Amino acid sequence: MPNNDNLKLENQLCFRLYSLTKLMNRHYSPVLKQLGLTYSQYLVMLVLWEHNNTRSVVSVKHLGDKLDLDSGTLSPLLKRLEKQDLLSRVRNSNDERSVEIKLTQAGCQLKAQAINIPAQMFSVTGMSIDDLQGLTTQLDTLLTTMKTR
Amino acid sequence: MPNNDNLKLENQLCFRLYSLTKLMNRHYSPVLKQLGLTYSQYLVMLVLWEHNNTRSVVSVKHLGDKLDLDSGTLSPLLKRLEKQDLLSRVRNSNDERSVEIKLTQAGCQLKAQAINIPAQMFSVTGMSIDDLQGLTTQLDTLLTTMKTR
DNA sequence: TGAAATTAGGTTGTGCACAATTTAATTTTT
DNA sequence: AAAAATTAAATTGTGCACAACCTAATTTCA
Repeated sequence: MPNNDNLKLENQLCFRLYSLTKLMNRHYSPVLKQLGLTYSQYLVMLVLWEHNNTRSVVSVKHLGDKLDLDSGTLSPLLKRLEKQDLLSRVRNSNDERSVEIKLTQAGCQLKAQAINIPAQMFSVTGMSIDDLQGLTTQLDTLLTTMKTR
Repeated sequence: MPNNDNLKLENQLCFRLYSLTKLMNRHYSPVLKQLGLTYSQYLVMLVLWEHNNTRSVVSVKHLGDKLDLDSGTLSPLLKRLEKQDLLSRVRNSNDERSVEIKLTQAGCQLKAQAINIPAQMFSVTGMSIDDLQGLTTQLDTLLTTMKTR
């Protein structure tokens, strides 16, 4: 039988995730503002920084796969980062459909300024390493399940 | 000492929350589309439905407090719902600064169509009631901590 | 009481997120 | 090889989310 209480805001997992994501963003924003980045731009930079140098190249497609974002989101975002001279966008000569993203010197160097952000944000959670690990595992399970339904 | 791995996407709690929230939204969207609602509009309707009748009244302020949204988000959102004839916006005659939101008949009746959504979404998570309860508790703790820092 | 501070809501501008569509390049199939 | 299908990006349009700012109403208090 349908239960009326199910529709209460307090009983919704999704509302907690929604609220937490907004709250997380509010903690990141002032910190990232010092680097001139938004949270989404920071995520893109994280992927690029994993390749760690100005020679490596990552396609827009790869970024979209990693971050689960489509070109409608990434195209304008990458143009903004290009305008800030953090990266360049060059069409792949082997496959003209693909656009390759490469960090500039400035984009590469920005990593040094971001190095302490994860620890700083972790401290905001007030969690222990073990609790964090536990929560991470649960969220990964949930992500996997929800991706396949 | 700063650890390079901290900047890896896979090690970030925030990225999991961010991804889960988007994924959650993608599961809600097609279901809510049948009611003509977005997820944010659904949240507003949840609050209004808790008051459960066309006589009760909820201020924009109260909605903002409940959902942690400011007038820059709520004002246009409420206008869209008003245009759909789900609610009305009337300035409070006792305090002209305040705007009171009241469900219309249609807005009230829409609740019946939403009654099964929570159970439907719960099934998408693939979780047990106990796991859900456990996760909910952890997220509430995290929300409380992060709100006070 | 009258000035100052606070409060509620609205407006404007920026940046996602994503659906839907378009274009061009590449791959597959016949 | 030509037609059909697929793929990668870009573009357009809608709807948040929020900062910054504005207006008007109310409250506080000197």
